[in-house]
Amino acid sequence: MRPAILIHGPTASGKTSVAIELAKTLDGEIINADSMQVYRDLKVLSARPDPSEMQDVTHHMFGHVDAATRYSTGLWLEDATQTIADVQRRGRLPIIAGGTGLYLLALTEGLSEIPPVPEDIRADVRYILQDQGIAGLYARLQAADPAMAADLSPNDRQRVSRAYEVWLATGKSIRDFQGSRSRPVLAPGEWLGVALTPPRTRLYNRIDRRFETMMMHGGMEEARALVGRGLDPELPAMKASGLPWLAAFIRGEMTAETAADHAKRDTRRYAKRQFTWISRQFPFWPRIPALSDAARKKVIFALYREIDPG
RNA sequence: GCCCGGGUAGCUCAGUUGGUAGAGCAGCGGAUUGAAAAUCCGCGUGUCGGUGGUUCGAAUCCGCCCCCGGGCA
Repeated sequence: MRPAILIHGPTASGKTSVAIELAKTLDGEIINADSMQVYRDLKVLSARPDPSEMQDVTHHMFGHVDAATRYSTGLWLEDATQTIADVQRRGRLPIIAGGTGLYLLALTEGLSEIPPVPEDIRADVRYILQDQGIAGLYARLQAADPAMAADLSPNDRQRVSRAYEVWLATGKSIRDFQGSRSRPVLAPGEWLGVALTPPRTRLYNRIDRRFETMMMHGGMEEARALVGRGLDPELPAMKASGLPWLAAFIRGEMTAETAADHAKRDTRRYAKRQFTWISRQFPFWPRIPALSDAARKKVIFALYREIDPG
């Protein structure tokens, strides 16, 4: 079986077009590894590939989730596992592309096997957080699971919430689960990972320009439609870069220009965190600083032939 | 050409009676196990326009020069 290809890189680095180029010549199909491009309601704002740019290449897991769903790394891994198996069964090459480093890490290193936390418990924890603030929630975690609490920042709403809900659901510390990981879906030797790493200044410029393009191609209308659904602003889909600012503009709380500036800034910061992720979490993935699709494709082909001469 | 005002961090600016400078924003570094485009932790990054002088000591005072606004001609 041919090794799968994993393409990572910061937002706006051009993962989509590289993936399509590779898929065309390697007889591949593209699987999404981006936490926002999964949402049906976010097409323009997540820069999801348009059918016109897909060039007859099969794409999986794009826009297949409703914005009201609390999608997660675990759900993504389930979907991806099944999709990869399906693509391989048909003798085609899985090309997994996306900016969500945690998803790719889960795929190649496995995830701890933690039982699903019932939705009513998750809702309870969200309520405690809202009602008593992070200090109140953290105090409860300290009482329940002092060792884990000590490892977390008392301000880290997300991890404190997660640790507490796992404790409530299982009666055990999340640390007990995190000591081991499931067998990875893609074992060493079964995949090639590459990271697109364009010069940062170029990328930041591209991010700024891309936001303007989104606005010209229905980005604001998309935001309006999503805001119009009246969903919980704490849902993952509602936290897409820039969306909270566009929502504030729609509610009349700020000018379009301010909203745009903040949206671009948030996206630049996100790209910066992705650079950090690549350098610290994927230290051995080959870097591809080249900017043109042709040059990138050439480099990736050369790397691929090293592990799969056929 | 003359008269004002201003040149300090990437940007906007603060800087007491001279003691080699600090805020906001931007940015940078880091963490990352089912919300990850999330969440959290940390960091001033500087020929104070240039040059000469006064002084133990100059972003602060003086001379000359350069640049940017505004006004008068």
